[in-house]
Amino acid sequence: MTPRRILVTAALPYANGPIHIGHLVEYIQTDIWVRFQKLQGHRCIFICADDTHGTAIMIRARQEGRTEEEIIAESKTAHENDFRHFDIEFSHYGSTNCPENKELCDKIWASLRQAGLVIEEDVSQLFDPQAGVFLADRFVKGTCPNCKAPNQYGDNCDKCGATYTPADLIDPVSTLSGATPEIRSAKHLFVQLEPLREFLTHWTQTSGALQTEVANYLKGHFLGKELRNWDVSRPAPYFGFEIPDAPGNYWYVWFDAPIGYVASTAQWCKLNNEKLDDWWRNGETEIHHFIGKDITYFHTLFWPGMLKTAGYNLPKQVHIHGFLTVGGEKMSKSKGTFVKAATYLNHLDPAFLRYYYASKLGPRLDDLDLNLEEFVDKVNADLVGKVVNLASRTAKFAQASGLSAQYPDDQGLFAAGVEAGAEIAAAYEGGDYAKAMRIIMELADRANPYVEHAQPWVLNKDPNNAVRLQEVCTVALNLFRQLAIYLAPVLPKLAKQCGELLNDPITSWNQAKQPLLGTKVSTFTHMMQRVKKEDIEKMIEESKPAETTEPAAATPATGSQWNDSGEPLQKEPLAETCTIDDFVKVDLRVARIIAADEVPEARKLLKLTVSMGGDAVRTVFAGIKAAYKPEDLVGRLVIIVANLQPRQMKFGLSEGMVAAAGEGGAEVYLLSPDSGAKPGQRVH
RNA sequence: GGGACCGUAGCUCAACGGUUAGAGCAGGGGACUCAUAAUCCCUUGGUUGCAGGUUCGAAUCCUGCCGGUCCUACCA
Repeated sequence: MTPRRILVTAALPYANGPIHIGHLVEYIQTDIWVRFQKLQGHRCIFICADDTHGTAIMIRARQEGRTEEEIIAESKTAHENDFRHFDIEFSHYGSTNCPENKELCDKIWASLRQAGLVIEEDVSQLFDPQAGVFLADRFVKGTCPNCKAPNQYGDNCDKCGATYTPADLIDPVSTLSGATPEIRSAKHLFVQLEPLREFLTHWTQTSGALQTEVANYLKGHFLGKELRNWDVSRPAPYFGFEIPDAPGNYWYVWFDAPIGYVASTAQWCKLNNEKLDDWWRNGETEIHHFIGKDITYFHTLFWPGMLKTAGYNLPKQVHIHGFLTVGGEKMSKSKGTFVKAATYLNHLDPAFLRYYYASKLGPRLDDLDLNLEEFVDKVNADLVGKVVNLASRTAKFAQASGLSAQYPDDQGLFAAGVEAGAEIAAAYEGGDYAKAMRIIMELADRANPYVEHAQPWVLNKDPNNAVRLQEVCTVALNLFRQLAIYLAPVLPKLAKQCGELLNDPITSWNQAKQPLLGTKVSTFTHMMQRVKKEDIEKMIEESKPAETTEPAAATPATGSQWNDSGEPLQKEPLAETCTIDDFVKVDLRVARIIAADEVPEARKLLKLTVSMGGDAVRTVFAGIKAAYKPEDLVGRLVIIVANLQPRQMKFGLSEGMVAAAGEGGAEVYLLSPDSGAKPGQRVH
């Protein structure tokens, strides 16, 4: 077999936040694939970097009174630490904010220019005169032009789902300064994709680089109509690279981020005396990108378009995975399921997460669910109970004798393991780790009964059985070693421990084909600790935001005692000052929910019938379906905006609005008056 | 509304159109005491979502329905 030359990337994590267990799905998945390729004897490098540019970093730097460089340096260190602790082993971990990246951006840009793909257009954008910056959609809030819901972001309304541009917002407010933004027109540079349609259609549909569902998705949603031009520039100020032939303009972060793959490779090349062109401009090299489904279109349309135009290798494959859910739900900070890598490490062995993810990952882009009970069962039963147990129960009997010089009869167990090797390898190669784990555990399930029937502990009692005892242990330990080799991409530590135990390091997949003979056996020490349910609970507890824990009843309230996070206010700054006259325009009333019904066709809505006393009964649709069950609502008092203009909705007329706090989705908290309030009373 | 995928034991998942639909975990019974309350043996558990169709033969292929997930659009 000729060794392949493979360059693998995982998506570049943004330098504005910590690594969490959702990110880790991707990095673990990718690391497993890379380790597998290396074990196969292929030349395989794993390239990644921090993604550093963009508005968010710039804003944060301002808020914290630091430079962007300080923030991204800090972030890079933290990310690299997290990855290292999870045994994610990059060949090189760079940063998009490096000279190599700037240089490559220049070159690729020049190619795009030369191909005539770059055009200029004026774009009207909201500008914050106080902060002196153009505002990305998420930094503008205002009233939805469609449904009049207040406090909506600049791109779409999470009350009504309408999409619009920030300029459409009524009474827009900059979330940076609170100032009223003004519309300013600025020149933007666009890359035309339409001229690349034929190439992109061909590449996405026939190259085999994409999962079929992805190819279908692109065909249906993008390639079926005219491809829109891609806005790749942002006017100053912007943290990024200035565009050489358009001073005062910077490349949009998504332009230079994927180029960071190449730049980081360039850095690796310098450190390792390699040529960049061997890796990015050589048909022999396979490029594999691992990404999440949220960034599909950057990697399957823009990126190949850029590579093609600039004369670089196209990806051989883009491996796209789904999102992580925990217990079947989106990760949630308040539920403590938004677990940071560093928090996980305080409580659990990273090997467990690697194995658990491996056991759930398939080649599709389905979401992956982390079920905490299943996590405990799987890790304890499979890894500790089956695999490690093989060594744990036999190693000490073989310490004196070492392994036999000849491999004894084992009823074909080792040979069966050899045979399964090809199928396991194919599963790893195809990204079907779940299948690989299944086959490996089937092998493990056959190994323990062998030990049981051979009864080494009985043999050990009579010195006359020494030879037989050595044989039994030789079989058991070789079966263990075979499993450790097959699991090595997932559990590199276990492979290392196995190598130490049997005094022969695991370096190649092919080692699984021949039994290890005649080596010494070291003293056995535990290779993994069982997971305790309490560890998980503690981890979840630590992941919950420090907030209103039940105050001790007797202690007087002081401002600092509750330790409430400043995050909600930061996320949604105060609106502009309003006068008492403004306020009295809004008629808030106490109302009783007298009926609550599902609206089957609606995803978010419940239909509430509320009474303000007497005959004053209203129908109100409220986007609280994910947070409340209808039966729990009937009878309770709420606060409604009673004089809101009625709104015709698909499901009926909504005659008001129920007041609630929270981020939306399942995080919605209805307001209630204290007891004593009566339906119909106004809130002053 | 459009699209993709899925529905198999309590749970997680297997099963080239071909014996009696199988594993692991969980449950029940027993055994062992080398091993981290680990392990081994036996065992309960299924109208393969429902209804049709194609076929000598369907979990598998086709159609419809029901239910779920994701994407996309719309609606407040």
